[in-house]
Amino acid sequence: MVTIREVAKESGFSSTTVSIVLNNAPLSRYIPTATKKRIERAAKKLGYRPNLFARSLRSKRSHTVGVMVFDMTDPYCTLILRGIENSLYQASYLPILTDVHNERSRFERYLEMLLDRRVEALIVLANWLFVDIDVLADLEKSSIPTTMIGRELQTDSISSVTVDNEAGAHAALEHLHSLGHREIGFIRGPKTLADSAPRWRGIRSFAKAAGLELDPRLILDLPESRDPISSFESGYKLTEELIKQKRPFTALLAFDDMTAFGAIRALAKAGLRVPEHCSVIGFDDVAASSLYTPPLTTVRQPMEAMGTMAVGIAVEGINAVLEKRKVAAVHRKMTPELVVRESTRSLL
Amino acid sequence: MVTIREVAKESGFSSTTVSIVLNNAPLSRYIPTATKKRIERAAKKLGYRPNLFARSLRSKRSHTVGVMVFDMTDPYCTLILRGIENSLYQASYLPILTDVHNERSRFERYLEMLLDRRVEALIVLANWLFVDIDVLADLEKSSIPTTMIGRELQTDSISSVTVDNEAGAHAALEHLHSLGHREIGFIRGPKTLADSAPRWRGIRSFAKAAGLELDPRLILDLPESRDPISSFESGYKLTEELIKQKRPFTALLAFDDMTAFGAIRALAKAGLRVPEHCSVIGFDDVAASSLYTPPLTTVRQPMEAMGTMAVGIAVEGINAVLEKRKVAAVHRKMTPELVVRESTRSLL
DNA sequence: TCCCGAAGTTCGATTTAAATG
DNA sequence: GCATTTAAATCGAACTTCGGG
Repeated sequence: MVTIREVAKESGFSSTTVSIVLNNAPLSRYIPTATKKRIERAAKKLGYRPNLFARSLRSKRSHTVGVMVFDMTDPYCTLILRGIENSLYQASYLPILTDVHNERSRFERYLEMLLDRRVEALIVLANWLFVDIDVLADLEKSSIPTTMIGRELQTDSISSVTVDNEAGAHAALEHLHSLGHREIGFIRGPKTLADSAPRWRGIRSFAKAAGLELDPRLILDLPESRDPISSFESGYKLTEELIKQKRPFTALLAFDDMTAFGAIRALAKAGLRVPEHCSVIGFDDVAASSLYTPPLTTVRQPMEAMGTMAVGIAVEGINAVLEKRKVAAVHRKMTPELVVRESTRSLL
Repeated sequence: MVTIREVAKESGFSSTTVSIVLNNAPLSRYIPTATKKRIERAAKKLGYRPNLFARSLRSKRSHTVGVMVFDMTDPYCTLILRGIENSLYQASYLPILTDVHNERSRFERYLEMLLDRRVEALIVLANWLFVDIDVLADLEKSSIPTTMIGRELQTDSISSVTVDNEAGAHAALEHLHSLGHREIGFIRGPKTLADSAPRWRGIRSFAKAAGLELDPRLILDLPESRDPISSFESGYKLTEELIKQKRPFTALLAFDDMTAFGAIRALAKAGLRVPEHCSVIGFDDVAASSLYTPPLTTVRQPMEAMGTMAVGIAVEGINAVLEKRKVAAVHRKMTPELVVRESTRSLL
């Protein structure tokens, strides 16, 4: 590897001057163009690339951001990761990606590894995460800018990016209602999952405003589970139960897309076609939703934008610590969007 | 941040001794247990964590592996990435994840960034990559152990992990044939995609062996495109054409799962149910396949295992350069597995 | 005082060579 | 020579200080 000293020798200047020129440091104002040219030529000729270890040792900067995902195989992650990657690229940071597998020990080990590497910020993709106050505590004392995607929090040391679950669920029910559906089944999220409550609030608020009765016998809850695919299986089972009950319903509002897929499968098994016999709506707009047969009507989380937003907050946080500014945590709630496809139909 | 010198002061020994003890270096054999104890206690008391920049500067090691994906949103990636992440974790390496977006300039920039950071190995996930000999050249001259997943290559400086496409396609057709299907539609991969040819070979070889005639009018090709989702759309369109032709077929062998999803949609649109009116088989076993309605019969690539395998090769490569051994590139071809679900049915 | 450039120190850990009893 | 410990050199870049014109 060629060092700055070799460039110095080759160009005939000292390594100081080389450093100043190549970094375009403030002092380089004074250095004549001829000198700069010679140095740059020498650097290029030798194929000089600064040693980032040395640079980081001195500058205490890693130009790296730690990304922690709770479960990569959750389809919800993909687009968010894409958004993160893309924005980080633009800002010239590189991501170290870690997948916590929903395990606390793994979380701790990874957090330690990332901190040891002096990542300049942390972005945590808390998908399908069940309340765990300790994790937050660990994060808070890490003392680097941290942004959490997917969980609303009240801390003011950790920023967050979430969807407006309430508005989304509200819109979903409104859609079904506007199509003429009155007897609607609901599969709610697991009680301990952070998203569950606000979504249900959105549903109740619309129902109340529209004077719609919610039949408690048509309301089922997803069981708690650490595995995102389980919401597919549970969606399947709960829908089977719903059908067995023989209480008529013309539409089903599922907690998320995976649940909706499970529901559609159960419906199909029972000889019920979607949307002819029953409309189904999901939440998230996972990649598979538009590919499904029928294409799934759902409430889209602006996932790529959420990733981008998280990076924006992270970079702002990094700049703040560089300039020794204090910044308060930011809490952004993104607006979801109803995507009408073919799994819902009008009764009118 | 607490440094080794502070630990030295606290424990009453020199930083040399502290370093030796904490790293369990060879010389630590001579150091009495009492000394070790005191040093370890001091380190723990102060919460000492070695500065990895300094350590890397000396040791020239980063304990980091660069992972380059050509398109993260391709569902094919997810499980492979999971396999990579998991194995890297076990080996105490951290991945830097980059997504090249199928753009050559982005590839080059990222490669440079990774090399600057002295990643100790490179794993390239060449999904949906169209031949580009220059990329290979760039990789070859990088002089760090490189493993490519998803592309068979003949180079002996770059290792590779691929599926046995030929065997997989062979098995797919065999499955259809064993179910009694004789009039079969085929949607082949784009001509320029590396996987296309071997899969077709597998099909022809089975057809020949079984004495099955392939009707050229039922054989269509996916157009070239940089976008993996396009295979869904093309699958849809080509299947429409197939249907319009009015040549009867009882089964459809799609290039991959995405194509199969598109085909199923087109079939449904035309009022043809899967598998009642037409069986469909895919390739890959993407996450969505088991969730689909109907669940898709397909040929599974052992994706997680492929990720694991790639990391194994990478780590072996790293160890080789550490010990100044020469290792030849390794080329592993993994065996795919037929997964029979409900999108195919027997005619017998 | 302004411009240009160099010598020397620093970042924090590892390692070599060497000094003790 | 052996067990035990350490001073000093090193890794490569960046910054502080200083000197000459």
